[in-house]
Amino acid sequence: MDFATAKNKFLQTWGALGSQWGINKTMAQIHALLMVSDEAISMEDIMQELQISRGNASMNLRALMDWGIVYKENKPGERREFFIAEKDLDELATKIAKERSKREIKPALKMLKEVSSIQANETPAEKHFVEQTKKLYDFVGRADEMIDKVTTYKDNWLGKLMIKLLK
Amino acid sequence: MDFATAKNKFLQTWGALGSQWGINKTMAQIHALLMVSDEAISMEDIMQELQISRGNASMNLRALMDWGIVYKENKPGERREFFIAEKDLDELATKIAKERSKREIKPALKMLKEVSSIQANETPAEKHFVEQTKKLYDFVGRADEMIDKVTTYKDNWLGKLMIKLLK
DNA sequence: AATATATTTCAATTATTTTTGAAAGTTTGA
DNA sequence: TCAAACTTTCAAAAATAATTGAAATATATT
Repeated sequence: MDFATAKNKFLQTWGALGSQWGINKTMAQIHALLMVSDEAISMEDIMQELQISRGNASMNLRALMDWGIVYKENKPGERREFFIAEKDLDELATKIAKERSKREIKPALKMLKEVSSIQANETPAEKHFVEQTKKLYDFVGRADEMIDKVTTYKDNWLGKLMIKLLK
Repeated sequence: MDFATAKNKFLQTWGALGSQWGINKTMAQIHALLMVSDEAISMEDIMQELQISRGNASMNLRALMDWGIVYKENKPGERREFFIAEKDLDELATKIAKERSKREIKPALKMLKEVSSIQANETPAEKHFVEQTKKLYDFVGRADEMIDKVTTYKDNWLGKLMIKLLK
């Protein structure tokens, strides 16, 4: 397999994988492209390489920067902007985990707390509902705490965690 | 908040959450409904409660059974089928993790192995591509191993893991 | 200040995914 | 074997999400 084919395969597969996890294809692909690029890339080049429109590129680059996993880089003497990706994978995973926690898990916890706090009268259906949503609240809460714990380790938390698990 | 409102809020929020993680709304909602139900439910009742069509209910119930997190239950003397959800949350998380590993992570690893194995000639771009995809392969591989390790613990792995992390 | 270059915004379009509903299929029991 | 009860399938429709492209906005240069 040659370089062009391999790169293309990587970009395609990563885009599809993103979709399966609720991340839009282009966003995943731009990130993937920046990840495997040895230098900062201009918007023009991103559009070119992924065959996407200016608007699409602009919007998804903003989204990636909002996630904190892509940065602007200004080249001296260059008018236009260049982009680079966070390339440290521990850092990347940490940021994604934190954002997903903030955007999705925290609100879910809030809801679970609310609905599990209803005044349950005696019907078995209501009792079971409260019981289950409480359990869910505990479980999700613990999972979220774990994310927090693990991602404040900073350096190579995944490796360190693996070692702990082996003991 | 009364029971009906709480239940509805739970079903709605859970459905939306599912979407954000690449699981279709109805599938997430059916699962949520079964999770908080104290008894097995018929397809008719699911359609009724979630206001969905027969086809939709049938297809998503099959998908949930394929994931191994919903089962059929036959009531004696009843012609139609009833459904129940896996209610143990450790078991649920384990099954979801295993399925996602099998369906998504393993294929991604296969691709990463392929594309990182190209004969890299001397251009910095190619060298960097190989380097990054190799790192990605290692990282994803370790994450996948961790999932495997953690989910074979069986009982209350999340709690046990939390304890380990605190030490 | 005027012009050129670059980026963002967003209504309209296009693509994708989900849902419907009716026909076909299956199972049970009379 | 027939018919009633129930489930699955799948082409068409609807809903949702992503993308385009051109006008508006912003920024730098002369």
